[in-house]
Amino acid sequence: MPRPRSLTSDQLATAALAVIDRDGLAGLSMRAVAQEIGMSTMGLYRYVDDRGELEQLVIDRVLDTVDTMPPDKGRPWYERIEIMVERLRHVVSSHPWLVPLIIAHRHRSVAIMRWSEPLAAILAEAGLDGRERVIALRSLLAYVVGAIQLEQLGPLAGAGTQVIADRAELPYLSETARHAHDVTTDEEFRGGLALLLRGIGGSTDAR
Amino acid sequence: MPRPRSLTSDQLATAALAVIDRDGLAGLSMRAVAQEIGMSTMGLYRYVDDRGELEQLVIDRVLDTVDTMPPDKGRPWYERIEIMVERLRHVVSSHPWLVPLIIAHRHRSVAIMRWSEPLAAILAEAGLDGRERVIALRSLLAYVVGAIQLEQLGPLAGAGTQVIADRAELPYLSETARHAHDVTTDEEFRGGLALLLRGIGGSTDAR
DNA sequence: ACCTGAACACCGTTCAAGT
DNA sequence: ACCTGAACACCGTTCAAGT
Repeated sequence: MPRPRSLTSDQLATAALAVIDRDGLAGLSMRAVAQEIGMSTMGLYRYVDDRGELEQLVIDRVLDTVDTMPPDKGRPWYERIEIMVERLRHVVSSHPWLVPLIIAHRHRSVAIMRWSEPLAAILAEAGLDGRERVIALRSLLAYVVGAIQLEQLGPLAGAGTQVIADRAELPYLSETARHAHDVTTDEEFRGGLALLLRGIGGSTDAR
Repeated sequence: MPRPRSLTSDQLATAALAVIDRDGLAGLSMRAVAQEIGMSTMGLYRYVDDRGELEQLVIDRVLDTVDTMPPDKGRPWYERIEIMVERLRHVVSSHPWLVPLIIAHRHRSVAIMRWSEPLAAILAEAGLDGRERVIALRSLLAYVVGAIQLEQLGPLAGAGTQVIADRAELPYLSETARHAHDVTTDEEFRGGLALLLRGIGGSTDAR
């Protein structure tokens, strides 16, 4: 007579997230998650094939909280894209320790697909044809993925910027670094996005 | 009487690269590198403080091969930026297994700073002021970092794109995915970069 | 079917010792 | 000063066994 499963995937993801919140990504291990749940380590393998699948559960659980509702159609297309992008950024930024996991498992995440759907729709509406839409969508994804990492791993306001500012043998770069304090994290992210959106808009008459 | 050091940092980096080329990034360990060199594992700790420092040696060794010579000033600024960006992409793409390491250690790499110097100079020449230059430079870096990862981890021509194309509940996204085969890897990368550069150009009169 | 515990083959790193 | 080997505190995962 089969015993009922004592766990759901969601409980597993919640336990893993609790471990990460307490001990950081480095603290995530099959043993730690098992202990968090109060089960033997090997018991986890009833629910996931391997550690990678556990990681996927965690990032899906987080990315599922991103609002995928299409923004109000009364707004211009580029504002609507900005809204969608900021929603993703907000969720990722509130779990900075997960950034490496999200990057690694992003392309297997259904949540990211659902988030991308309104983006594709908005780009179509803006007048981009199939080819242009592929390039615009991928470049937006590239920018978002890269910018979030820059923000988390090498922030403009961090120590690295000061190091660069002091490098006399790199005059242009260090001069630029000295202007970094004029730009907030938000201004940096939105400023770069605005540049990309302006470029995208230039290829349509919907600008 | 002190014995002379038997190793240079460069030999260490070369050995680590040999391990990675043979067994992948997962095969990289202090023990494996020590064996490659023919030294005890702990001997490595005469040369690096920890594994992270070994990784930094490897990525510096690779990124040092990027050509940082400023491109011919006769060309328009956006073409010169494209040349610089393609040089970095070419080097990184020829060591795809290193991509996660490069991402993680990028902000500590002197080679990346030297590569960024001509970029900052070109942007200044294009007429961008300090604030604009900060945002343009960071957005270029974000795009490059993100796009290289997309290219390596979730290529447009890969299986993931077909999965998306078959998702009927995401009509716009799957319709867009069906146009993916019209776009080569190079066209995708350069297309996105061109969009960003057009956006940057729009904020100057040098366009 | 669900869960456990021992065991295997690994890690990075500390520490005491050898030349 | 340079290098070694044993040991410590971890990993993910396989496998045989228990209920």
